[in-house]
Amino acid sequence: MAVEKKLDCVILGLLSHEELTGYDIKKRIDKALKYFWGASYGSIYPTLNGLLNDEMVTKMEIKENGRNKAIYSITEKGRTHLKNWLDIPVEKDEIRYETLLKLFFGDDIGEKRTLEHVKSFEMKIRKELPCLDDSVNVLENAKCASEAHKYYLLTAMFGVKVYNAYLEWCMEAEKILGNREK
Amino acid sequence: MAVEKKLDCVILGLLSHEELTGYDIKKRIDKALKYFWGASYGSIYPTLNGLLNDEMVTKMEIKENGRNKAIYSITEKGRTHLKNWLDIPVEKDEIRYETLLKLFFGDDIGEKRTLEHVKSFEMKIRKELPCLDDSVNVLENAKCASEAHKYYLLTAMFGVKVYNAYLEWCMEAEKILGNREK
DNA sequence: CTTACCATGTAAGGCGTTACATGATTCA
DNA sequence: TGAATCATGTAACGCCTTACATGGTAAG
Repeated sequence: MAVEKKLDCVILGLLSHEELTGYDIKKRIDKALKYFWGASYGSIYPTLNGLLNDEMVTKMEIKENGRNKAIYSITEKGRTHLKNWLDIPVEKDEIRYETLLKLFFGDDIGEKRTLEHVKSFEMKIRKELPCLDDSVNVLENAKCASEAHKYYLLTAMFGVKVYNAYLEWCMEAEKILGNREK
Repeated sequence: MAVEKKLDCVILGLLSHEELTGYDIKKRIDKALKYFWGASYGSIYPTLNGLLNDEMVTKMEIKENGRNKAIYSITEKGRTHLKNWLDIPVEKDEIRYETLLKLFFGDDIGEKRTLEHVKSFEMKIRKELPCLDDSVNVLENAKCASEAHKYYLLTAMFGVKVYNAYLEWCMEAEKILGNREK
């Protein structure tokens, strides 16, 4: 209880706006949070059970189109827990760039191979950037939006900013690594 | 063996340039890699034992100034392992920004508190940026440097680029969150 | 003399991933 | 009819952090 489990808070945060199934939660995370957070089913379902046990959420089992669903809702206790966590300072941001690790030791494989790592990083970013740009556009033009939109916009803007910085760095790195293509 | 344990490779990477104690390894990580990787003693020492067991490193116990030290060196097998890992494509970069999480759910605590989270993020970055700038300067001016310097420079440049993007974003976010200070 | 740093390690426990297992529905 | 998507979960296992435990040296 002392140290806050992050996934608890992510799920409570999502449930604070709408009722969701475990499956929906995964989708929300993969869509809106993917640029700074991730989670697998193997962690989501057990976490939901834990939250249910702690009475942070309630579970409603229904049958829809012949499919069994478990819809979760946040309780008052859950809202309190979420707010408490939101209120305390950030403990730690964690980044682990395997790409950078391979770059750091690049001397051991040479420029050519290192350049390929940079290129593949670049491609990944270029592929994801349009989605982020879209998010920003959608959120900026949603006039009638709820207050919460403002905060979604902030995180999307962060993604755009950082991804563009990545790309700028890629260009410089490729120059230094003697890229002769294009 | 199939999936490569990253810390194995980090340690082998560091040992590929110089002999080090576990304590030194921690220092190297905290200094040069801290912007994109971290490790604690609780993971370093057991990992070193594992590497010793797999004959990736050798251990030499000496007494220096009355202090017991264990100095590790990389073996040929270790070098091969490292190169193999460096050679394969990056599996996954992992980022987990707790700050962004708190931002995303900012609606639940309001603009003022959210703004404080952004400010504290900004401060942390501003405090670390000068070290990164220094690294870049030192590495750029090290004319007689080894080939490896080029790769260290690339990672330091990455840090500078990204940290500056963070700061730009902070400025925008603070404006949106109605910062009235200064 | 006491604080900081050097130096090594273990134990408990948390958190999370991957792979597996199952089964229904929708759409082409 | 087969692939994709909806939907829920478990089990094994890996990796890491924190806290604990210990003890020496250097510097003020």
